[in-house]
Amino acid sequence: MNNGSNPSTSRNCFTCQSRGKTEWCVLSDDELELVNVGKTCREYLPGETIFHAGDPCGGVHCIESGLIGIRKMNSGGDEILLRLNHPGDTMGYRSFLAGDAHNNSAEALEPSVICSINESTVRKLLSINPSLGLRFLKHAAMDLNDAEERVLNSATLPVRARFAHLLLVLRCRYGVDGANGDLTLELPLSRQDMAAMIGIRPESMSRTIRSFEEGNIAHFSGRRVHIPNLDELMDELEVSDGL
Amino acid sequence: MNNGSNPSTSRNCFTCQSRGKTEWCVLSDDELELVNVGKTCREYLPGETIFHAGDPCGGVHCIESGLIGIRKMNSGGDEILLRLNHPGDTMGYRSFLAGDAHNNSAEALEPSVICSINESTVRKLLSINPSLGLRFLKHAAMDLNDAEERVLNSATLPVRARFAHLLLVLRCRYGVDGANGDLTLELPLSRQDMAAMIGIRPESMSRTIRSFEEGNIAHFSGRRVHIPNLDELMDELEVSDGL
DNA sequence: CGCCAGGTTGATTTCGCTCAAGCAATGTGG
DNA sequence: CCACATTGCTTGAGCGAAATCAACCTGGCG
Repeated sequence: MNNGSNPSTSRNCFTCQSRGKTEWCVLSDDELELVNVGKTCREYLPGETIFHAGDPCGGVHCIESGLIGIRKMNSGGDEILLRLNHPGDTMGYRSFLAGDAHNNSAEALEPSVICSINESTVRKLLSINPSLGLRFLKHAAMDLNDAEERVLNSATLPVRARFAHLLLVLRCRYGVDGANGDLTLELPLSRQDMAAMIGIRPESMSRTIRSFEEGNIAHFSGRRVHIPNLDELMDELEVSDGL
Repeated sequence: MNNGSNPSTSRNCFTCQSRGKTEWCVLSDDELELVNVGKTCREYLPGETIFHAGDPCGGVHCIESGLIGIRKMNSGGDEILLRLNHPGDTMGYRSFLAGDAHNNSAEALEPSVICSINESTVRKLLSINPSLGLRFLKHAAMDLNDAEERVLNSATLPVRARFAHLLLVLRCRYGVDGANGDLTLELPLSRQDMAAMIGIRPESMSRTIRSFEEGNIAHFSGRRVHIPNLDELMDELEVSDGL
């Protein structure tokens, strides 16, 4: 279980490649040194859990590298994938600030290095550098936008549109635009996880993929996707409504 | 259109009955005076719009009294009701902080008095009193929790469970618990708006209500609801799954 | 009075789920 | 190295919940 662990000393915030992208970039050198000594780091293999829903929230977690999926489960055991978190993202700040236990669980989807910053360090930083709080506020505002968008989409859009939407979101980070309006992307997710992202069953995911193949909208081979005409994918976004 | 407007001078933050419940309660008297002079107030009648999605966001809006519905529409014209906002709630802070136009629209559901605080005043306050930002952060964190919960629920729960959930949420503010585990509530929403809250069509709302009537779970007459046995309503929350 | 918006009801359709089976790739233990 | 389980994915058949389409009813209001 602990085979992936790594001594904390091997990671340094000052040389962290993700530093520029984090909320922590507003910190002075002195403040960053606080983070540096107050953190512990660990590597997680795909499938390993960083925290579970219900776990006490003893600080925040910063992703140095890898890919993390944030999952949420209801009382019936159904699970969805709320979002993906990438290097530079800080996880668990919301539960931390609310003083709650974790509401969601976080699982490594790729080999990942996570730095955990303990509670007292974060509290101290928030009090001495107010702009850190504002950065988190901005981040929360963006997450909230996303979440509201998804409430709307999952309530009003059919599966095809939601899937097209997902592909277009993944495009930003995992897509390579071709010369003639085509697009290639290398999915970071399994089929089941894509299904969990748009709130459907794996079987429905399969069928939707097949339907996209048959409509010549996208071609899937393993985790590689080729979209011959981006416009046609865009057409799937809106439910055709004769207005 | 302007028949509900009221001179700004008639409203005073220091005597505002909602003051204790707002994010602004962390302000000193001097700071509150800034709000007092930097705000304009107006009364809105039911159906009137405070702001539309896409409108430039020139500050934040604080509810002194009444009830506001936050709506979001997709490109196909389908609309959902994201949440209700009550006296003391501040609206539009998210778009304000992100520097975006409004993402959602806000509509009065009851006669309401809204105080609008202009951009420069809010910026000044955020810079001189960091705890104001933290209050907003906490609020955003709670909204985010709600939104994520709703993503999960609308993806995994059937309509009956979502409606039961809605009734239980409304219970906090509009319900009166009876002596024998029963409950009476006075809905603040029309049927259509309840439908919009759980992302279904009005027809489905009607049928769900009738089904609750037939199952003796709740009795509806106009906007008054009587729930004879709260436990039976609770049973609807979870999808019965033989685990 | 006639109009209209909100609400209810019925008939029908459709989309996505459930249940079940099968298949390919991978791993494991004898 | 083979026999066997496991896991992720796909496919098919049938079902059921909610949407759609259409009609109608009600109360409020010009």
